[in-house]
Amino acid sequence: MAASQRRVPEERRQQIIDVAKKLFSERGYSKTSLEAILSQTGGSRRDIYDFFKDKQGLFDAVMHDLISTIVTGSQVPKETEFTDDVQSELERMGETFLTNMLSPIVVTTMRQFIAVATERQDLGKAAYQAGPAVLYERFKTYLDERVRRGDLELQDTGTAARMFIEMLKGDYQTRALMTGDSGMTPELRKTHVQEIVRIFLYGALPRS
Amino acid sequence: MAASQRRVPEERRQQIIDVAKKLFSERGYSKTSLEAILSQTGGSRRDIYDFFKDKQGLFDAVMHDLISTIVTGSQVPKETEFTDDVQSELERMGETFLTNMLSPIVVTTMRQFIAVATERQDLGKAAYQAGPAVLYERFKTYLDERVRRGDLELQDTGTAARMFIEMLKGDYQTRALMTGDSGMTPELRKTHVQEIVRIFLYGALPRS
DNA sequence: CCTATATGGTACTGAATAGTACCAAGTCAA
DNA sequence: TTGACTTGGTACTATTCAGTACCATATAGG
Repeated sequence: MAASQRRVPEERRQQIIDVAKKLFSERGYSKTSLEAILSQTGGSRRDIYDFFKDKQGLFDAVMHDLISTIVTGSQVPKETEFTDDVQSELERMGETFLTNMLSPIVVTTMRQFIAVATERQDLGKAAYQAGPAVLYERFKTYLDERVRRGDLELQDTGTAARMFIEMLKGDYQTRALMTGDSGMTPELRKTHVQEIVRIFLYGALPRS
Repeated sequence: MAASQRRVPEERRQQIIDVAKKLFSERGYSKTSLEAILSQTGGSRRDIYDFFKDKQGLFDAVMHDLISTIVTGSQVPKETEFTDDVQSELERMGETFLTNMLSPIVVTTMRQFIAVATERQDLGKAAYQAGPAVLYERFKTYLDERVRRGDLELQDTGTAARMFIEMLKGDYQTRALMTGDSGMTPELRKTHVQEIVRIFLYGALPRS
């Protein structure tokens, strides 16, 4: 009764999403024609309309796919080793954070959400919840544990987490978003992170 | 010989730019037809083509107009009173910074530049130079003077200026850009700024 | 009043493209 | 093999809109 599928629909669907994702981010929504997408996926125009209803629906699917990508590959180290060397730990996490935040994929993704934020606040909100909000929360959890262990003294770990991350970003993210070049280099990143950690600890370490 | 102008061309030009600026920011470039612009300015299509060559030229003119707006109304207090109360001074400046950075006009403008950054890095670079870069520089100058007077001890005023401003922004700007709502309230702003200034000074004040 | 110039307004054209219809070819079950 | 269904591919339609041409009107100078 149920017609057997000649192809796995999920594969096809995902392939369209992947190509569309690439083209939307390169050229923008309006400048990406369905022709352009189909020329890379092969297949018929009807695939798009069957799967996504219309172009707007495809766009939605792409954006939601991006959101789940953010969540899945989530830029935040979930586990840390809790060594005795808090400073090195923070530096390592800081480098990871910063590298991820300035990576082309993250920058491009953020740009997309910001670009459509006026018209689609729902997408922006979902992306913020899946991205930055998770980042803050995870780091806060880490700080909470450190405080519990007595390695750090912080009155408000939530605020401290945000400060640390914001200082870490510095203006590099803004530059990346606006100019396409964060101006970051591996060497610069290393010294920058060290400086931030120093400042952060200088205020956060228990006076001894 | 020189034909007298029935209207001042500059006025007309600026009027078109203003209307286009509004519509571009509301609907985006592609979704704004020249019809829509002309229906608000009156006059002929030819005005646009005479002044700006084509739609792309109009867009460029709008973006450059935005850049000079940023510079002119520049969000940074140029003069400060240099009272004895550094803390209050920083708090006042901080509130001004933050209010401006989260104002609809600034958020919308940043969005526009970020949205086109992929294709028009030149615009993004110019906007960054006219906006954030100036902000950092002005605040650095202020800190330099404070250090010279011995009110603050800072090894690197440039870094300190960026940190202060970044901490000030917190994630409010990101939220504003992505979700359209920074979540900021006057009360929250006041306590937030106070907290930031406290942290900043706690690390920057000379030990006495 | 009359001519030249500038400008408001409109009509037209050509190109791009979203969305639909349809056909042809391939695949699976019986 | 056959028939039902699926899918690749193309042709077509309708709409939007940038860019151009043109007409009509108004103003200034003589």
